[in-house]
Amino acid sequence: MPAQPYHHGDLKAQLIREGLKLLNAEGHQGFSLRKVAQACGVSQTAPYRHFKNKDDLIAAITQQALVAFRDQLAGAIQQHPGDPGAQLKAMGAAYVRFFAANPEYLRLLFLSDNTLNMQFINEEAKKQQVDNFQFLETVTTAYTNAHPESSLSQNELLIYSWGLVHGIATLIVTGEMPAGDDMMQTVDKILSLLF
Amino acid sequence: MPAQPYHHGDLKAQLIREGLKLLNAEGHQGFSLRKVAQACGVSQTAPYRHFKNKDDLIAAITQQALVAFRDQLAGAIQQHPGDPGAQLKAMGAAYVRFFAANPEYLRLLFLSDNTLNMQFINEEAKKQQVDNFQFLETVTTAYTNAHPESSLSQNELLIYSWGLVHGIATLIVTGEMPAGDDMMQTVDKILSLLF
DNA sequence: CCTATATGTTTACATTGTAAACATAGTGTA
DNA sequence: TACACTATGTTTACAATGTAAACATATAGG
Repeated sequence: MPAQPYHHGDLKAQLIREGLKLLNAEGHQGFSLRKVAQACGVSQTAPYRHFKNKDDLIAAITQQALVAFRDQLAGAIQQHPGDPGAQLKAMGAAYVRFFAANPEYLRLLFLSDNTLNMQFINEEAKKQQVDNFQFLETVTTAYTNAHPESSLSQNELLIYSWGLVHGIATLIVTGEMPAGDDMMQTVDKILSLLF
Repeated sequence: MPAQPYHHGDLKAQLIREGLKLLNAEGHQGFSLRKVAQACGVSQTAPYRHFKNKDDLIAAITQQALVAFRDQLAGAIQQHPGDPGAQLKAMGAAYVRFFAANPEYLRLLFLSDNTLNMQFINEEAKKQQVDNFQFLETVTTAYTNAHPESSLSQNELLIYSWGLVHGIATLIVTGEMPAGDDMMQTVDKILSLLF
């Protein structure tokens, strides 16, 4: 089972790369299978040998985003073993920074008509999504156990912390909030006060 | 200048109504000018007498959403004159409830490729957007003045409160968080603890 | 009444998604 | 080695869509 197939060499991977490029360049509006194919130098229907349809290609790009995002969150958690407060803060900071640096990833993971694309997401990608959610569940549970005096339950804390960083990230990506260093420091400060 | 023009009677308004219906029914994917025209019982190109193009129609629908949203926020503020803490809380609750009840409105205002559609948004709609932001600025400023002991500046409070409710609303609309009464009570509780 | 203009239709064409038929190049097997 | 199978890519075709252009018509206002 060779990784580099016959004719083109590595069309499947290149389709994903060029597809992400095109999404970043032109957004969902300007995205088309034919443009991606042309960017790869193949015929218009060549992508159908590797993906069922357009949404299937987008789902593959989405999976790349999921992997990168999960690694980012996992890295933040590992930096503060045994300290759920620091983990929550680091996760939140990583969350905002990751999507501020990769706006198209946030669109892919959360903002697109992804109920449609998600149908084509494969099992491995679904697992990564579950991973991401369980990171948050684990850390908020640990935090709640370590802070029995808190007025928020574990579930409330989860909604609170996720909502906060997700909202800021989304508002940055959609241009409602600025994205610079000042914003990142503000995020750090807010998270420091909370956890 | 009659409100009900010649042939059809009221095509422009009906296009907007049917357009919103179609967006709710099929999302951005399934939305097409021709379907909207058909739903109104007119020819495929009739919409071009009232809108420059597809994005222009979507912008008109977006404006409806902006008006409804602004009214919602204004209502929340008016219920608690002179009490910026209660105003912030009421605004936050209204924010989440409004978009939970009208998911397509959140997509229109914040999630779509709206950098494109916004180009067609008319001046009045832009003013409504500015209104919405100024509501938040005014209330957070009043709150900061009333609570000089707060560790957050006005700008930090704005980011904090907006981010929080926007994130929760977005996660509800995209299906990452449930939407029921329990969630609304959790939102109320979190906001009560904060302001 | 009559003409200008607002409104609607018909026709046409480019772009896109995608199915079907065809072509070809590696792979494994007799 | 020769041959057939299958993975990969191309050509062709068609339906849906956005939208421009030419045409038709109904209403308003002089």
